[in-house]
Amino acid sequence: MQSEIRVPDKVSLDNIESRWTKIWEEKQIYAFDRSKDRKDVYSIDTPPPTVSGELHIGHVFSYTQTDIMARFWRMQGKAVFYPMGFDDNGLPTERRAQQYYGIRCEPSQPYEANFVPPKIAGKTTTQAGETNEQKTNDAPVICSRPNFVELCRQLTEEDEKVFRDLFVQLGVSVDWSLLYTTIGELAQKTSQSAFLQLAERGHVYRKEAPTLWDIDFCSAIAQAEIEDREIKGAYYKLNFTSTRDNSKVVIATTRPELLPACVALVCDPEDPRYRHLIGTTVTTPLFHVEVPIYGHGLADKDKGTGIAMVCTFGDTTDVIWWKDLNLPTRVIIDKTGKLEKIDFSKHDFLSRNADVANEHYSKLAGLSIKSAKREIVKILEENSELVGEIEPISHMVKFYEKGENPLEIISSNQWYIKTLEHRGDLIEAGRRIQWHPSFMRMRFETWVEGLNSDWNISRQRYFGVPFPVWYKLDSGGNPIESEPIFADKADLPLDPSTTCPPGYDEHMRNQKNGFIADNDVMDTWATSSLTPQIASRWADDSELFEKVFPMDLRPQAHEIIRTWLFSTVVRSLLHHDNIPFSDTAISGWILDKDHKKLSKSKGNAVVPTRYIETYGTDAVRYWAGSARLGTDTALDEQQMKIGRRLAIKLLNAAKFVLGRINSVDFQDVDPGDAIVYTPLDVAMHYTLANLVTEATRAFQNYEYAKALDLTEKFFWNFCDDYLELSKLRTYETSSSMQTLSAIKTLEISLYTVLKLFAPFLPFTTEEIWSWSHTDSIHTSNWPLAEEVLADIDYGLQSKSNSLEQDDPTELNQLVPVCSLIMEKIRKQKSEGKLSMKAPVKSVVISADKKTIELIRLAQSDLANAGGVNEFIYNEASLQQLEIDVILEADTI
RNA sequence: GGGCAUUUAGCUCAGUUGGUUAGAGCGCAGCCUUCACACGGCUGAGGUCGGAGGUUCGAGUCCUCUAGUGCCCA
Repeated sequence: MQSEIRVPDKVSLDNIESRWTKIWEEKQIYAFDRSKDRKDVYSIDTPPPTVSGELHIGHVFSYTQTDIMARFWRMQGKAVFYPMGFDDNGLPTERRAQQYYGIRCEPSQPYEANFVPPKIAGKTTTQAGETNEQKTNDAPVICSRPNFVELCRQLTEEDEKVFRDLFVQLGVSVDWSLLYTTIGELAQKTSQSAFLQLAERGHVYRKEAPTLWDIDFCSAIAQAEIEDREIKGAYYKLNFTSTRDNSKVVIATTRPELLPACVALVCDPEDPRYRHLIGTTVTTPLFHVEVPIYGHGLADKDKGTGIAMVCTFGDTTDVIWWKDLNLPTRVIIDKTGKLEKIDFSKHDFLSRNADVANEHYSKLAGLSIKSAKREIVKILEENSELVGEIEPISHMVKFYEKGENPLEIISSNQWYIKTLEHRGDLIEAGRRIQWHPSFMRMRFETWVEGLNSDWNISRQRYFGVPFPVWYKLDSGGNPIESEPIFADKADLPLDPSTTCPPGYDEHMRNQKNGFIADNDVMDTWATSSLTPQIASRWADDSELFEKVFPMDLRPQAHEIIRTWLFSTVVRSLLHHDNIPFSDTAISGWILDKDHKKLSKSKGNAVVPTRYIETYGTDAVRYWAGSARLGTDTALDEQQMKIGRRLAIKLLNAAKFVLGRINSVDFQDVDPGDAIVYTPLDVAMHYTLANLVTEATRAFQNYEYAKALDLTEKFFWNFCDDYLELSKLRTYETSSSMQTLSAIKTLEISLYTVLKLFAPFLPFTTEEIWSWSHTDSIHTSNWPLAEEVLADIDYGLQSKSNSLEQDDPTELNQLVPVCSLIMEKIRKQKSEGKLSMKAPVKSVVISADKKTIELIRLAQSDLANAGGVNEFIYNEASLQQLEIDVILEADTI
């Protein structure tokens, strides 16, 4: 809504962030309008940031990019569904709470109503709960699971405030009423009911199987959370003894501590060195357990000595051998990574010399894996069972991405979502999604093709969404895992440790013939994979769900394609037989000046608010908006300075233009009359319309950085040339048609450019817009090329000019030609070390007839802007335009 | 080991379907205190596009090989 123009005397970027965020909040301009039809909705599946993590400049970068697109679609007239979520469930929060409060969770402990943690933010607390500066290194205090969860929730609330403040300060145009958290009730209800639906449909199963296991977190880990790390290790060569002829068989292993868990040896069936041993047995050194030798294609004859020991379980290959060869299970490592007690005189571990075996093993039982390795090497050496030198190597070992010790493989009961059998459908779904940039789809496909196990979704942790499941206990009090009791959907969300299964009483809990709760929680990705369903309230608002699902856009970083994007596609496929979003925008990373990834551990991470405070939000947004999707970008303060300069330039140009509009009275003119008719002004409109077309197309193709670049180039040329060319005309008598034409052109150019910049520089553009409008620029309409051209009446001029035709496209060279002439004039003055005001005696132009005619159309503006006395034209059939500028000073 | 991406001025990056003397900003140098802008403006000097070969009338832009860098997967 246009209003009286009021331009401040002194324009400034100071404090515009706080002023406008407040007004936007009050006026609710980013509120989602659910009355719109589906086709008029643009929905965004915002990534919920991990709030227990560090606030990172990367957040600023990628969330700004999404916001830029959101603002574009809003101005396109879409009802933008733009929620924010906070990912607070899971391990990162647990870890942070442990450190922050100095606690450790022990599920067997009872709840303590007035529990005061020993620390708050690392400082010790008094009995009254006040903090004390004195630091302590005391061991963590043990607390119950409900106390632990309570403290985790308290902490995430504080963390979320910090994140929210940053996003508000950044001008991210989310509708905060749509906020969800991954530990919140809605997320729990959605995750649990989705789990039950998968169970109904047979897409999940529970199974005891060897699972990748983190010994520090005491939890199973999924394939997607694993990374390979190269670590130093060594080959130890061990002597096995043939039971046939007492000959020695030497195997090489990196894990001698697993020798007690050895169940077989394997070699390449074609290997002439060992082929004859297949089918025979050997005894293990120290423990004298008899194990068979098998041939198997996966045995690598070039690795070590070419024959390997199979242990349950040393690595994933062991699992394959164990499965393929139907080997027995000898478990020696417990869930915390310590060696269990074992008796070599009994069943599984039966030794030919149990006393000796037990004596050796007594030195190992109870040790950690690392200590056990040192110890067993010592014993092997003492008993001369270590052959040759220890050969140091470095090799790839699987780690939990957040873990510090190599993963072990431990057999346990877990819930799995079937993914392997859907591989083809998943790839097909990936192809139905539009990827920006498109090559990122490859990451998804290689990941799906490389899947080797179903998705393990249960974690032996505390702060997460519980499974809505119990198990019957048999007469011996043992859980019957094969017969889970599922909760009633109407009762969700629930915690099975405090809620009874249907048909049971609380007193039957943990009793023989009673029931026991499933104590695990869901993998955090099992919840995050449902962000489209959570945000759109699939669980309780089907009308909203229909309106926003599948989402239009999933923005995210590329390193979580295999986790978040993949798992979201899995869930959407299994629950809705559909893709979860039509487009995905993959943002790049922030790198430091040396092109290293920014991270806290490398010490090069930076607090983002510092940049916002130094350069202003719009300047920081400008930096983020200049980076294309999928491209890693250097953290460049210089780029922010440029953004700030652009914002200031906009303020000043606007101040001038609005000042000129104020100086004339458009009431004198019939609004129905087209008043843009001067050739230069008409040409300017065509250039502007072209900009609108190209910038819009770029936005539609998710190339916002290109739109910014185009707009910025236009704006700078507009200021350098058109503003100067038309300036004198705008100072002429107010009712002159020529003056009105120029001012109208300035006005349309300004408002158009403002709108094109609005997604990038929401604060600056809103500030300027408010000088002449009562509504927000962010809810105004995106400019249309036709609209830009609507006020033109070129016929008015063409009747009196010398161009033969009325065709205004003849003019499309006028703006660049004028720019060229202005440039030459400025150059001449600059080289003559003169002020830009210095008069020019003459400008001599040699060109073809048509170009000369074109230039004549803008001659008076050129004369005005350049201070030119006369133009001299030399008509020639030149390929190129030649311009000579002769200064008054030259003649002296 | 397989794959994806990237390599353009000192730096950070644009270069659309191959087409006239390769663009921008920063930095650097010089000039200008101009009535929108000194939290500024203008002007200028810098690249032959990682390397080699090929297709073509014509390639930074397509093809092959090769080197460096980053990432994904095994």
